[in-house]
Amino acid sequence: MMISSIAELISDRIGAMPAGERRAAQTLIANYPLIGLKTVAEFSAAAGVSSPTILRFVARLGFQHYPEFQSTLQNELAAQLQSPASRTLNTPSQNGGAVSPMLEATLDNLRETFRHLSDKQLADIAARLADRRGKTFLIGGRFTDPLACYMAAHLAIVQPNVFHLTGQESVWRDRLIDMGKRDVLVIFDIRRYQDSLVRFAETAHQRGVQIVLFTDQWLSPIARFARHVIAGRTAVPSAWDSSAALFVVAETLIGAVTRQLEADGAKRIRELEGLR
Amino acid sequence: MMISSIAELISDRIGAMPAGERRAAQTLIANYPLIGLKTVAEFSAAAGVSSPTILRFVARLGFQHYPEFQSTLQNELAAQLQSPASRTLNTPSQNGGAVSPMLEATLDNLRETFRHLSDKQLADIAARLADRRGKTFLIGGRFTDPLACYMAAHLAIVQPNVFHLTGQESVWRDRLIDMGKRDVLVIFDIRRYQDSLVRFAETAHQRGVQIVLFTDQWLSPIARFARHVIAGRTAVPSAWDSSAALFVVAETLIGAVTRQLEADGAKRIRELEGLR
DNA sequence: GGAGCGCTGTATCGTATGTTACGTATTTTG
DNA sequence: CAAAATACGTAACATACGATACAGCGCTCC
Repeated sequence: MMISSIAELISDRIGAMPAGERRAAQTLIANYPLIGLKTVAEFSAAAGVSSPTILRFVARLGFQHYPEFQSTLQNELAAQLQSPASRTLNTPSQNGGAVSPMLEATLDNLRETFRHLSDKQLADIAARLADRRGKTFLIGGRFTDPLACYMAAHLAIVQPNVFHLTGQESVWRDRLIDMGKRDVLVIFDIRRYQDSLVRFAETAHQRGVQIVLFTDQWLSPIARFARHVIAGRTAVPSAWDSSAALFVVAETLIGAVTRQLEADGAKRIRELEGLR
Repeated sequence: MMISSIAELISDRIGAMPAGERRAAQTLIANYPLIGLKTVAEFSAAAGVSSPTILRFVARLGFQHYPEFQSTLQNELAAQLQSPASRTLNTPSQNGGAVSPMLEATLDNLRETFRHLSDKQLADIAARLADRRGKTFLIGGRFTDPLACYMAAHLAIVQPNVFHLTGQESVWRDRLIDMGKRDVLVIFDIRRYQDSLVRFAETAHQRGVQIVLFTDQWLSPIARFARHVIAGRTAVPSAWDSSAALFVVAETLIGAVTRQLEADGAKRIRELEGLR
């Protein structure tokens, strides 16, 4: 039999437990898994047994230390929380059609990403991007540079001084000389994080440039220098990570910035139309 | 304002935090709430700051001790776990403002787009793209070229002869000479449809090139030449159209192609790793 | 350019926590 | 029914964890 969760492990062995440990097991199952994350003292009090009984209980489950037991519980929780997809797999009845698992994962990623993103954060970033006293630079990594490109293409229409840094490293590295405190640098960087980008971000940060970072949930090292960090979920059933969540956040920001610059932007757009 | 979760509390105050504490906040949000349940040492290591910074961070959130902060997180988790419904109910309250419509619209667009897209269609296109007897060309319009670039970056890794047509029109127009019956041309074109792309597609079609078209629900005129048409929903409450649906379809195809070329692709990827 | 303030990390400290030894109670077995 | 074995709790112990004092540093504002 495949034991995948501590709960299963318990129900598997609860029959072979002495009375005290069984009470521990039952209280853990009843408030699974929260009691297990608290201290031994609290756990024992909730179960109405002594602390050593709790320790003997986790030892019987095969753990060396109590912290080890707690870590396992936490990882279990992490798996549940971070990939809501697993829940939909557990309850396969919701939408009968054989829809693409890729789509399902992406929808979850989007919801999760935005759940961790407040309106205020987005508004702050949009305000920063719409601030026309400084310049805006955008750059991305190997797979994410198209996102930078996409965002730049839109932003450049509603305001001046938007630059997509592309091409050879030596080229965009030298653009650092144009960057100062009033400027914003938008960086896209997901695993595997690129050294060149990190170095670039560090230097820019030292020059006082405000960095807006689009990254994955494991946070690029650039987060250390960033003024604003957007952490998107990237996990999908594929050999590649998905940048869809970051893409949608980018579109959302594009929309917000455009709205803020509406008055001036409309004028610009009319001028642009005239140029064709 | 009603603060009901620590996540809200953080996003409310993150703007007024010094750099180190902000990094703590960002890592907590990115792996919410699991990092917060671990020890101060682990939390600080994950955030790349020192332990006192973590303690100052939780103090700023209004907690007296670190354990008090952890208890609050645990209770939050308990509430979520015991009634999964509350989880979805929390969602609108957390970002019920101006952002949600954008996300909601995008989610709808994704569902609608895939609803009109059969597994078989996707499989057919993937098979066509994975066919290595011919070359694959990708090109996009003004705002969609980044999508072509994104797709090309991935496809070029798992197979040879993938070319992203970019730069000046005269440059890629001349590449027509390399295209024949066994080749595939992937075109991204949404409103306002670009004449240059339409002409390009027509000529390619006359040369017998297989065209895969990514367009919006109103169908670019290129559709009449295309072997496969993917019509994505693009309507969002913004001044711009959304390419998110097309982006996700592209990612799905990338995944499918990769899976088909798994055997050879793995070898290629190993070779590529060796080149670094 | 200098003085003051605020932020951050290092090192130290006290304590809460997990752990263990041992004695008592309870059950099991011949 | 007696004797042994197992189970359980009390109490002492050691560790590791959170908390704090302090010094260095960068930043801002005169």
